[in-house]
Amino acid sequence: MSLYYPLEDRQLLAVDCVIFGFDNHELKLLLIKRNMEPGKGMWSLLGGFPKHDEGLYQSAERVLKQLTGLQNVYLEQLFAYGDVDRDPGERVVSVAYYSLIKIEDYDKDLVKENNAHWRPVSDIPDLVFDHREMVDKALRRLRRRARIQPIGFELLPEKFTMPQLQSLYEAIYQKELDKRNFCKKILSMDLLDKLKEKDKSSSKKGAFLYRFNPEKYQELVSKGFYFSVDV
Amino acid sequence: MSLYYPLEDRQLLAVDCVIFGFDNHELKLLLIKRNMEPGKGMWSLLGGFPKHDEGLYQSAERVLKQLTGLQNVYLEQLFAYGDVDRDPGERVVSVAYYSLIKIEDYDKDLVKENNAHWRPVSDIPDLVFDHREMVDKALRRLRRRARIQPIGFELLPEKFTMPQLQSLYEAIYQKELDKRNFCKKILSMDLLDKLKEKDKSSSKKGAFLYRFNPEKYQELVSKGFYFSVDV
DNA sequence: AACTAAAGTGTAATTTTAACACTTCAATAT
DNA sequence: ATATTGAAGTGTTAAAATTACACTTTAGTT
Repeated sequence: MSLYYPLEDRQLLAVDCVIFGFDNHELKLLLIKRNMEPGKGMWSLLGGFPKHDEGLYQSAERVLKQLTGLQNVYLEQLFAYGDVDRDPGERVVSVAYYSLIKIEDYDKDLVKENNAHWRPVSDIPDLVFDHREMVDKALRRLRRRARIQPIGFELLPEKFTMPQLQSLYEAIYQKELDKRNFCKKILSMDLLDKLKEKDKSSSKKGAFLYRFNPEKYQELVSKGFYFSVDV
Repeated sequence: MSLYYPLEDRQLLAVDCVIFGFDNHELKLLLIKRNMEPGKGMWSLLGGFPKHDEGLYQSAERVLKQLTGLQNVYLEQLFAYGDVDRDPGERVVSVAYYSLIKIEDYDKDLVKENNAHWRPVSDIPDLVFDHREMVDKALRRLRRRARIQPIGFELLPEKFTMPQLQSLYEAIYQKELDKRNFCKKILSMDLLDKLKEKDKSSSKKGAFLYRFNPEKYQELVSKGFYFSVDV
């Protein structure tokens, strides 16, 4: 097996997944109640063990699919957690990923099977091991990224209204925004297609639906454009 | 051994270290010529294998110390590289770190022993495996960080002049900066102590020396201050 | 027909950023 | 001693970006 390298100790490797969703009011996390030791009965992120013939990213994709049924969603590596005592069971290095999903798309049955629940980020229960650290880092990362990259759209349905988008940013940054300035800024980037349809689920008047246009974004980026939202 | 977890395959784990220095003109990388297979004779980052009772960060610290003799320097995790075929020898997951060091401080003997050399980032030789990817990511990260966190000072001597600091930023961003605007911006943050001494190594007139004041920075941060340099 | 509640829209003040050129200083050469 | 040289140091003005702020429109409900 060790063709080239010295016979160092092999390590137990894991991936853990911080899954964000947005329900039009608050940012939520998909957490599971552990049904195995160590930490049985405690809240936890969903994790798994990368197989020997599986890349880290693929492994995180598999874990995410196992819990949500979703594939091809936003998934980014967060950090590798490698403290010796981070897992009381035994030494495990865990590579954490975070994912942004459209909260209406996930597979309810899978989530139920896995004993998982959506919890608001404003009220996160105690988590096993260093999972709280992972969540906090994921939140900081999301906050840093969302102002400079168009990743917020990953948390919204394909079609969304301007008030929805604003409310997402307000949820991410825990801050009220001025709708005139927000709208002006977003539209000035010319990344959204305004649709003819309206969404009337939250007002009599109805709000126009928009759709993020990734092609436009790519084109602008190639010309040196930087996405930015003021929060 | 596997008290709690299923008997998954243990994985071979490594750390690799991207080491940056600045010689008052350009940004440099400390690279080694590999003296072992695979990739013998090729340029490479310095790496190592985390011991079973050693955290990832500690492992990176050890590797860094092994090559430079330095401890307690800026060292940050970059990314965990986990593609199955990234190392042709065998499957190895490598956690890359990057470090910013004061280029005059490193241990010349150790560097010679390790067959390492400083190479300008503008002219990086072919590197083994995915080390070029690591370097590129480290550069992007450095560029992102250096404008919003006072990490540039890690690359300069304790005492430095304003032209030196400017030249560092010009090297990082490959862009000429206006010295009036640069100086104004830096000094407006009130993070530097201006010393009475001058450095005369690069002009007859001599330039005043400054020192970064971490306490002032911490104090400002706690009041909601954000470091920023325009580039 | 009046009411309601959310959507939608523009302007002015302030702050930040960007552009730009001459003076000072001290060592060296004449 | 005087002139020369080359880098250090310093302020102002124009442009752009950000922030603050309030009323009108719409369509369903009463």
